[in-house]
Amino acid sequence: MNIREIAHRARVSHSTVSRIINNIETVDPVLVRRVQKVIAEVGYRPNHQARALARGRTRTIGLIVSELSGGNPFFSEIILYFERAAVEQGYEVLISFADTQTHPDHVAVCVTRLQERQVEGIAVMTFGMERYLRDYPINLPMIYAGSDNELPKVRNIRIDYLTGIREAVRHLVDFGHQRIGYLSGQLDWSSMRTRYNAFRRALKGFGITLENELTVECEHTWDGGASGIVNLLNLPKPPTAVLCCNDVTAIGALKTLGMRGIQAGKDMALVGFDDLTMCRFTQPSLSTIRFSPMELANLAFRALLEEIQEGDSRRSQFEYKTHFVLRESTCAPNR
Amino acid sequence: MNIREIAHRARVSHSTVSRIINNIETVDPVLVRRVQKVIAEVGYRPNHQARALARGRTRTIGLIVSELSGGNPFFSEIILYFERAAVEQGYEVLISFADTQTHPDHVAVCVTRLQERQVEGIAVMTFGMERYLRDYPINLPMIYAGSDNELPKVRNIRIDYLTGIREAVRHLVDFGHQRIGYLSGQLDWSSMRTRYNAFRRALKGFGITLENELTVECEHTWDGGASGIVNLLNLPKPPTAVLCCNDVTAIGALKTLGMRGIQAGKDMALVGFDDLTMCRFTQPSLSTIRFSPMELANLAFRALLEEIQEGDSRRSQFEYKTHFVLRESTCAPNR
DNA sequence: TTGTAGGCGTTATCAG
DNA sequence: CTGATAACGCCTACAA
Repeated sequence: MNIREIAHRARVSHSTVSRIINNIETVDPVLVRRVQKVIAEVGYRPNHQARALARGRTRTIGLIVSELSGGNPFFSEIILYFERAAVEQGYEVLISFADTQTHPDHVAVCVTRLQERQVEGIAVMTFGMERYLRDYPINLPMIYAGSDNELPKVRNIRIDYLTGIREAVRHLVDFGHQRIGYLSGQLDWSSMRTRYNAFRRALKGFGITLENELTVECEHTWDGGASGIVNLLNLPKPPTAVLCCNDVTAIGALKTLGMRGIQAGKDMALVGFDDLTMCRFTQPSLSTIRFSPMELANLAFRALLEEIQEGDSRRSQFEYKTHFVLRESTCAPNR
Repeated sequence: MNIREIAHRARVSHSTVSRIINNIETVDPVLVRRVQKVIAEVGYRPNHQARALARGRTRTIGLIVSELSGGNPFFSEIILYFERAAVEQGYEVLISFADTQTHPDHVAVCVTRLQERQVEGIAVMTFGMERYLRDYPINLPMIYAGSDNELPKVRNIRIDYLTGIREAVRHLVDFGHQRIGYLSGQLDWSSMRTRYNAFRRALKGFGITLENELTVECEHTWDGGASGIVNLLNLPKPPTAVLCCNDVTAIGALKTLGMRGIQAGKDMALVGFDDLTMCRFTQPSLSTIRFSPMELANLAFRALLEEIQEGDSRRSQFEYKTHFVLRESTCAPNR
C-alpha cells in the first residue's frame, strides 16, 4: 500500500496525498477528509525509508553503549533516558551494543552499521572503548563521554571524576581512615584508569600515599567485586575503608563482607560509584559517588543535538561533575 | 557519496559497483579491485534506506518493552539478549519503549512507529500492555509473551507461571508455613494478575485458603516493595512467609525488613520472582522463581523468526516454564 | 489549490 | 561479464 494507491482510491494525485500526510495547510478540506478516510480504511502508513531517501534526512541518531552483560543497570538507564530525550525532540534512536568483551574494536563495527543507516549523529557512551575509533574516519557529528584523548572532530563531555572522589576521600579521612583500599575495574579501560588516577590524586591531596597492595584490579561486575575484595581482606594489614570503581562491584564486595561477618558501615567503610537506584536498597544502603545515568544521557543528547544543528560554530563545553552521596556504608575505622 | 559517484571514479557502470558491494561472484577480479580501492579511498558506505527500498526488505525487527523506569534490570536483559540473537541471524533490532506509566495505550504508538520503519515483525515483551493492541489492525508477524487472551493472528509464548510458584509454595509449606503473604504488582497488568491467580491456585492445591488481608497490591518497584510489605507487617497476625511479584519488589521488602530488625531467612521467609543476577548478592541471597530474561528473549526471537519465515504454515508452540530457585531467604516459620 | 515530472540511492531485469 | 533502464515509495519544484 503506497501513496499512489491511496491517491487512486481517493481520486486525487499522489502529490495531494503527500501534502496531506505532511500536514501542508494549502489543501482543500474536502480532499483532506476524502483522503484521510481512505488512509484510515486501508491502514496505510508512510514508508519511513522512502521518506528519508527523498528528504535526505532521517531524524535518527545512534547510541553506542557497552554491553549490558551481567545486567549492570547503568547502561540500561543511559539508554532509557537518552531515548526519551530524543523522542521528545522528534528524533529516533538506533541502539548499538558494543560487545567489548570479545572484540574491543567492535565499536567500529557499530559505527559502520549506524552510518549505513544514515544516522545524523552518534553518541558513544562506552566510557573507554572509544579509543578503538582513533583511526576511524569520522565524517558525521559524534560525541564521546569521558574520553581521555580529546579529538578535534569529536565533542567530548568532560567528566570530573575528581570532585566526587575527593569528597568521598575527605569524608573517609575526616573519619580518621588512613589505609583506604581501592577496588578497580580493568585498568585498560580509560574510564577505569581515570577514576583510579583521581583516587590517587585525592589521597595525595590529603597527604596519604597509596601502598601498592591496597589496589586490586578486578572485573567490574558483581562477581569481580565479590572475589576482588578477598585480596584486600587477606592482607596482613587490611584497609579500614574501600572505594570501589562502581556500584555493582561494591555490592559484590558487600556480599563477601556480609558472608564473613564483617559489617560495612561498622567494621569497614565501603563506597561505590554510579549511584544506581538499588544503592538505597542494599543493607546497609551504599554510600557512593553520583555518576547519574539520567543526567549523563540528557547531557549527551543535548551535546549531540547541538553538534548536529550548529556544527562547528557553537561549541559549548559540556561537563559532568561527580559528587559524593552519603548513606550508611561508611563509618569510622574499626581497629 | 553514492554508487554512481564510485562508478564514475572507477570508470565502470553503477550496476557493477552494486554487484561488487553485494559480493556477486561473476565480476572481473580486476574491476573488483579497482572499485574496492575507490570505495576504501572515499570511505563509501551503502545507504541502508535505499537498499531496503529497492529490495523491499529491511531485515529489521521491532522489540517493544515496558519502560525501564527505576532501572529494573529485567527489561534491559531482555533487550540485550534479544538484540544479540537477532544480530546473529543478520537482523537488526529497533527498540521501542512503551511508556505505560502515563499512557497505557502508548504501545500502539510504538507499533505504528515500527510499522513505518518497515520492520518485518514485532516482539511485544510488555507482559501485560499488549491488551491495548486488541483493536489495532495487525498486518505483520507479531508475537506476545504471556498474554492471557490468545489472538488468532498473533503468536503467544505461553508462560507457565504456575509450576514455579507451586514449587515455591510447596517449599514453604514443607517448612510448615500456613500464613503466606503476597506482594503483588498492580493487578490491572495481566501478568501480575496471572501470577496472583497462580499463587492462589497453588495455595489451594495445598489446602490453604488465602485470607484477603494477606494480599497487598503495590507498585512493582523497589519503593513499592519497601512500602508494600509494611501493610503485611502491621497486620495483627502477620504472615510467616511472603511471596513477591518480582525481585525488585522483594529486594525493596528485604530492605524494610532489615531496617526493622527482621531477618529474612530466619525470622521470615521471602521469595522473589525473575531471578535477576543481583539476587545472588543481596543479604541474604534471595530465593526466587526463575523467569529468565535471557531465555525469554531467545525464545521470543526464535518464535518471531519462525513467524516471519514460515508464516502461518508451521506454528510450533513456544512455552516457558518457571522454576523455584532456592537460596537463603527462606526458612521455617518463626513464631 | 492541484497535478506532472524528476530525483533520492539502490537493486533487478534485461540485452549486448 | 557488463551496462543501460526501470523500478522501489516518497518529496518537491514547477507548471497549470
